[in-house]
Amino acid sequence: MPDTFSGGFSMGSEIDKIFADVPTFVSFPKQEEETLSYWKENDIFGKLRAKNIGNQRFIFLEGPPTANGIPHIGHSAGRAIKDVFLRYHAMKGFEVFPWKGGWDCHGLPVEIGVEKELGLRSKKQVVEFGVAEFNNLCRKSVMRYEGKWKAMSERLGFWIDMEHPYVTMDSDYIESVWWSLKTIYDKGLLDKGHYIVPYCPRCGTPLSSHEVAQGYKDVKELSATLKFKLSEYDQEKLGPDAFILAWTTTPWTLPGNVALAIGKDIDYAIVEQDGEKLILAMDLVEKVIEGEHELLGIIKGSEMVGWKYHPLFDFMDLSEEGKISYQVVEADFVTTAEGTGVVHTAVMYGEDDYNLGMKIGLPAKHTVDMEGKFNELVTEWQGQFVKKKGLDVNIVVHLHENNRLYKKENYVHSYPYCWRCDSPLLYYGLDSWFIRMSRLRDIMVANNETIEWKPEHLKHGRFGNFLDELKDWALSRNRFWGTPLPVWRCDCGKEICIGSFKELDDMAGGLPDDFEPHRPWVDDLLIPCPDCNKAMTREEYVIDTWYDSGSAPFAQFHYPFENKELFEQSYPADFITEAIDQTRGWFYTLLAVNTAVFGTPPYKKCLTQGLLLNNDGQKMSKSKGTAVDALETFDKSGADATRIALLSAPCWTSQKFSDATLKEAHSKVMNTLWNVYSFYVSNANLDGFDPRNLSQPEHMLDKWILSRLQSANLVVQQGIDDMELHKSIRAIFDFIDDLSNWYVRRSRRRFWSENVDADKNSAHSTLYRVLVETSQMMAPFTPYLSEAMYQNLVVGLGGDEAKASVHLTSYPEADESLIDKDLEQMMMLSRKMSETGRNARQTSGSKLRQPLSKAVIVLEEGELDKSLVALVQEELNVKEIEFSSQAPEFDEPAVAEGQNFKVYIDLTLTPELKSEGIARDVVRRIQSFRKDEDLQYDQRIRIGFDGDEEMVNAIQQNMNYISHEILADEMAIGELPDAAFKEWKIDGRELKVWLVKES
RNA sequence: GGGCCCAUGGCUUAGACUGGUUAUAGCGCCCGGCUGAUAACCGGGAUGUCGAGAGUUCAAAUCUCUUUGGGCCCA
Repeated sequence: MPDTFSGGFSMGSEIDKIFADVPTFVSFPKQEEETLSYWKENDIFGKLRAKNIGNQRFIFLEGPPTANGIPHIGHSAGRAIKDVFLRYHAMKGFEVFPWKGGWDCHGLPVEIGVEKELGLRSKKQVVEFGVAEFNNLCRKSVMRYEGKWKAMSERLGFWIDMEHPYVTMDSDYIESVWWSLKTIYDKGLLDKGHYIVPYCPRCGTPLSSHEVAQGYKDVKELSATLKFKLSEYDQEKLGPDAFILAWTTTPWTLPGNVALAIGKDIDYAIVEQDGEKLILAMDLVEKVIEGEHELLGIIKGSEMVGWKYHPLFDFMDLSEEGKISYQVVEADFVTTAEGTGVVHTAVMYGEDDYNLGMKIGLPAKHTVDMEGKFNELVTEWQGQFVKKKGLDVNIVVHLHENNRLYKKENYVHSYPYCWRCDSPLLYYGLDSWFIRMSRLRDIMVANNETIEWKPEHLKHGRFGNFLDELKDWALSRNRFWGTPLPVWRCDCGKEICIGSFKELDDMAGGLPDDFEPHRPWVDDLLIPCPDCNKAMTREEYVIDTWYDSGSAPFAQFHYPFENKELFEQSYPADFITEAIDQTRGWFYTLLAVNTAVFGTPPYKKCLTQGLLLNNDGQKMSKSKGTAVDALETFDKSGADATRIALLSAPCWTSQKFSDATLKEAHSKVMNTLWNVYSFYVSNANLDGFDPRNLSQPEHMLDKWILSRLQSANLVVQQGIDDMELHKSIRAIFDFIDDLSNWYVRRSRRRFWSENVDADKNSAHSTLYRVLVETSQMMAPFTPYLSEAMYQNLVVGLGGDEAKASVHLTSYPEADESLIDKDLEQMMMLSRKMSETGRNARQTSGSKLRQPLSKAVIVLEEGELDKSLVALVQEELNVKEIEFSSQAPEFDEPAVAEGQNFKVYIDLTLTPELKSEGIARDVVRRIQSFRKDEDLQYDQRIRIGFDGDEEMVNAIQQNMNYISHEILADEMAIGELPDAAFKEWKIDGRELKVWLVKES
């Protein structure tokens, strides 16, 4: 494969050529590397940004990835989509703003990575190791793969400022976050309470609902139906040995049991079995009770309220002075949907349980410590992790031995696990800071209404549903590496939320010069209590890292401390796009933070991307080795082809990234366009065509392809505006197909005609315009290919008009005066007629290379324009085409039917036609002979020939035609000295050819 | 258990909102053709109960309901 192309930026060695030579085959990856260097050396991105300053803005907000994970091709997909929108709007003259990247730096993933490296296994060990050093290591490790991200983005052709990104761990960023928290605090929306939260005992911290959502897994666990022995109850009705049945899937919560909740209107059955009386919901008797039993009666839930029972375990008793315990209580959340219609209540380990406990005064004691182990109250299993494998069995066995177990079963349900460290989560009662999002529900819903979602169903579907059931945001994390919660408290109850470093400086009586707002340094700052003058200490929490990224619209500008105007001009964002997993991630936190702070929605349009699957339809995962490496793909197939492959299906569906789509992008777009381009350049160079003097389109084909280009342009732009890039790509596909397989195919001879005439000029001018405009139209999609073409076709010519890069030009607007829909229709019809005619010839066994005398097209009304008729005539290789309303009377007709027409071809062969057919066979053989000999297109030759009589006669009769086609100066019968030689059998006839290059 | 999305030849898919000729196109397969721009291209062919069932209608891939399977999200 020749591979000498230098990116198209040099004029080539021969000075008289207008364009640099373009080889038919090119290594796109290599050429892209050269283009990339050109962009860098000439700071094209910088020039583009400078060009549009002051114009109307297109506000784009980049969702910050964490740089401590390795990027794969799925991440490239998102970036390719962003790049199309940004390059497009820049070409349209918008000032894309702020057009910079961002990094999400804080949070558990970083901490866990560092813990692993250090071999630390718990929070306690981190404290022993030292928080200062630990956080230093976090800071260092978080940007671990920044280089890989930059390399991937750059090679993809993603233009975004990655040298000045916003960084969520920067002090300025943190100060803005503090300001926003204080704003929310002052609105009374941020406060501390005791709540049941999903809690990771390994990480020692609660998780927010959107984090929990990431980690549900289906697991098979032990569920148990328990017998609670009644102590004070209606003895007359039930007699001795009476039990209430209750069911649980979490045996570890049983030591915390302090009440049984029933529904007051539910009917409960009294069942006798083996001499014991069992109580459970009437509706569930069939499902729960096994073996022989007798129904003794029915009792309303309300009659049972106040009954007392023995603690489940004899080694513990959680009763407390002044509190209700071990009693049957009434609750409205009890149903008979599953279990026994009686809910085992452990105050500290369930939201309903906790609320009920607070309402009626149940003892609220932990039986599990912060590391998820049973504490000293649970003597039997003290110190054991509650989700330890087998512990549930031990508990159940113990209950069985004490006649407290009715039955046990395996139960499959989904259970949440920590999305980062994979520990099972516990619902756990904890002091936590919350943002009262539930109070903002209405305004959140209203703000969502203003957002244009793609696909639309997310608005009222997945995202809207989430808002309808909006929960408070558990914001605090009992961790180390994060934005510290800026709240200081005093023993006397005084509480201060700090909203800026200056405020802290004032209150704490001075900050160190190199103030570092992270832990542990910020913890050292004490504030004298304004009420009692004691030292106030900071609440030792950091905040959910998702809050950081949700603050990006203002914190990236260090608002309101700096750039006030800049922020105000840049809010809300016109457009954001990320993958669907951000629905309850960044899309939510952006809306939540900004609604809480400003009351307004932070983005106008939101394009949601689906998952990218690998060739086998599997989710890409680095750890499982199912991820496709981005840089490898670019090296192999080129970034442009990859971009097209990634953009060619609707981006919100989960799509497979396969070699097949990549191959198609390469052969249908890249290669095809490249060859049209190469064809054009070689012909223009041969003819010395100067594109600085373009002529107007004369030929129908020229008018047609210009019309097609404008029509395609409209569709491409509409696709971008509608956030449906696959429709743009499809329009580009179709256009390139028309350009290559019809326009060039049918125009070839016009480019080869020997005289430089008006028609040839029209063809050259048209193809030149089309190629330049196509490179611009495609520039947001295939930035490299477009650049290579534009450099050679325009920049290489010099002159004032030329810009340094296709990306600095204005996006071509469709010239609707060039659109001729009738012509496009007629061209389509002529192609259909050609197809049908070929079909007719084929089914009759007539080779297309054999010229025939006449075809008749029977059409109900109208006929084709003359120049289009000529196209069909050439395609069908007939001497004449006639339009008629009736079928002709041919001796040997070939017939085929189109949609509303019929094509008849006369197959009668005259000796002249036959001889011409042989001549065409000869031309075809000699042309491929030339090709085999690697001759230049314009290399002239001499030919010697021989063969049987019919062959020699045919060649002599068509000598002019043949020698013209094959560029022969001389043709004679007989061998030539020092010649290349070939011979063929053509339909039983012999042909021998000697070929010599003219010097 | 709840919500949303999806199901069309061997594979990937268009069409569905707005019901109406023979259900789109690509990859692959078979036969044939064309070719001095193309790793292409063109013509023909085989492979479809449009996941299943019911309903609305003169007419359903399309609308409605039920159901099966898959994906994602929630609890």
